[in-house]
Amino acid sequence: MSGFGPGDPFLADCPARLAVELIADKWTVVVLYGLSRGPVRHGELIEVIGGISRKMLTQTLRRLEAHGLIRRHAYAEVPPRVEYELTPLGATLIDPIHMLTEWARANGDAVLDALDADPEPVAHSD
Amino acid sequence: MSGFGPGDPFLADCPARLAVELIADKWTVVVLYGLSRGPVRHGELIEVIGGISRKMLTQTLRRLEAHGLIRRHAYAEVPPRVEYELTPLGATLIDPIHMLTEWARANGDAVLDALDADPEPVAHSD
DNA sequence: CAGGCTAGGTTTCCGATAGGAACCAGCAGG
DNA sequence: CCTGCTGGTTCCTATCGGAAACCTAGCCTG
Repeated sequence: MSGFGPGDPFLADCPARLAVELIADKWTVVVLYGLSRGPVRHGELIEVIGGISRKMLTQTLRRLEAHGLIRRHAYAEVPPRVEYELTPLGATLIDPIHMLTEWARANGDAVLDALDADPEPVAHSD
Repeated sequence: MSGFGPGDPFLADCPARLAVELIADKWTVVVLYGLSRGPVRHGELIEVIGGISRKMLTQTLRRLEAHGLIRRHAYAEVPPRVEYELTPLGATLIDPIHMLTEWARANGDAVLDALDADPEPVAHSD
């Protein structure tokens, strides 16, 4: 019995599935985590998140803004200053996100161990 | 104060970051959710997960297997039968995953509402 | 006043990836 | 002999990701 009824984040047409796909993204989780402590500037995110390009950061922030998870504050100063912060809706995500990051902190090494314990390069020839 | 020290899933070189990127993927979350109730066959996953192709499913399953989160059982029958199940390590993920899916179930509509409430097509001309 | 600096963002280009469709293996049944 | 079932792979293309260069707009320096 599979028993996954409608409303489960499985059926492609339900909003929950779209929401999962919104956040289940390489950068989304990390960016939201970065905003979980309060307003952060664009440049700060670039620094603290190692490896993200300006393009992807902007793109990710725009997507989150469009979905109502974060808010953008552009100050009319020179040089420009732009801060991002979680909306109340976005704030409801920090618990799930923190569970993920805690899991990663606790099990990251185990995952890496498994990786080089099974370096069998996909030989499922059965 | 940013205060994100090393060990946070931010610095690109730490295992936690790799672990986050492993699961923060469009299909990974959904597939793991599908396995959270016990062994499931390849074909069942295809059905219950709307929209995934066989290729992406196989690819995702192989990656999870290589990282020690799931185990593969191929029965030498005809027609072939292959079941996937969570390893103990993978089982530690179901709590975080369920928090995500619960969040999605609860807030999916709010996210969609925000989307068509702000159809401003990125006019940040400042 | 020319030129540099700042910070956020966009554009361009190219390699990597996702994803659908078609194909394959291997045996049972009509 | 031909078809179907199931898991998987190959081929091909549309899309995406990432690096680097460029842009805006004012202030600061020489």
